Amino acid sequence: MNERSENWQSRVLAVLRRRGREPQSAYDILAVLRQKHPKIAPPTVYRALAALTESGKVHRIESLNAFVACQCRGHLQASVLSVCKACGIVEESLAPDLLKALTGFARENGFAATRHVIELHGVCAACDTEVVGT
Amino acid sequence: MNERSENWQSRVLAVLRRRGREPQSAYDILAVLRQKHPKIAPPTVYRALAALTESGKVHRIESLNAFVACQCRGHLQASVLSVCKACGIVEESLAPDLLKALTGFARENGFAATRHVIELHGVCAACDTEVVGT
DNA sequence: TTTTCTATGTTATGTTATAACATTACAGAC
DNA sequence: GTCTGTAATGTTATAACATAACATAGAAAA
Repeated sequence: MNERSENWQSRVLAVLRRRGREPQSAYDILAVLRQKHPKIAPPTVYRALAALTESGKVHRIESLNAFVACQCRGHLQASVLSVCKACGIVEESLAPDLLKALTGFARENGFAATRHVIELHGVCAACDTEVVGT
Repeated sequence: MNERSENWQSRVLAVLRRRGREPQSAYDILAVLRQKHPKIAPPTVYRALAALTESGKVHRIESLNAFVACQCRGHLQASVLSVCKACGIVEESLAPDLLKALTGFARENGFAATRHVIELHGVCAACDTEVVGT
């Protein structure tokens, strides 16, 4: 018996959505899925993640080797991912102007960009006020 | 006997400089160093890389899990790293205005950025003309 | 001299990711 | 119906990347 009829993409997406903005590694997801599907192997998860990333429903955070569900249910435009080093949460924001500026900047050097990785590490609003309030 | 008097940072840096703008993984570097120092282990390389990255002499490319020597011999400002998917070469460019804009943008959402990861994937000038010329 | 500090050595293992090939389910041709 | 092509998934194994934890050695401070 195999789980052919199951849709791994939607299962993986569901796991990520449940976790909200807290990034999950592929193996975190694997562990969750194994509760119900003990035999699932890494490639299955990676394949689902690749497809979801491709379609913009999930973002990969390169500097964490982890994944978050897109907060706005999927878009193909690159977003700015802000990682709070206090709480670990990832904030996703669209900045089309910045993106354009960045692409244009590269273009000046003759570089034709097709994929943008923009990740910030710092402290989010919530954690910042917490510290200030202390 | 150990290599106490040797400076691993400078050895690692030398390897990266020899490779120019072609990114090297930590294990690539390890392999090179092992030609002369067969007993060197991964932590040694990673420690050197951490220090070099810290001081801006080397940049880590998060989306490749690889490293390049800084083309301008070290700076602490974040740079834009453009990765050519045809030839693999990484172009490094400083864009203080963009950096400021990005930081300001995040600031509007209450996010205080302390580290910037900006990586572009695409085709460099050289490879682009090659294709066009073909 | 003894202590203390830091870089490095060493071992082992943890974590992330993919290659390579087998199998299955389904669609369409015949 | 069964054959055949295909794309998704299963399965095994391993590659590739990274660090924890503790040992040791040498330099500098006390």
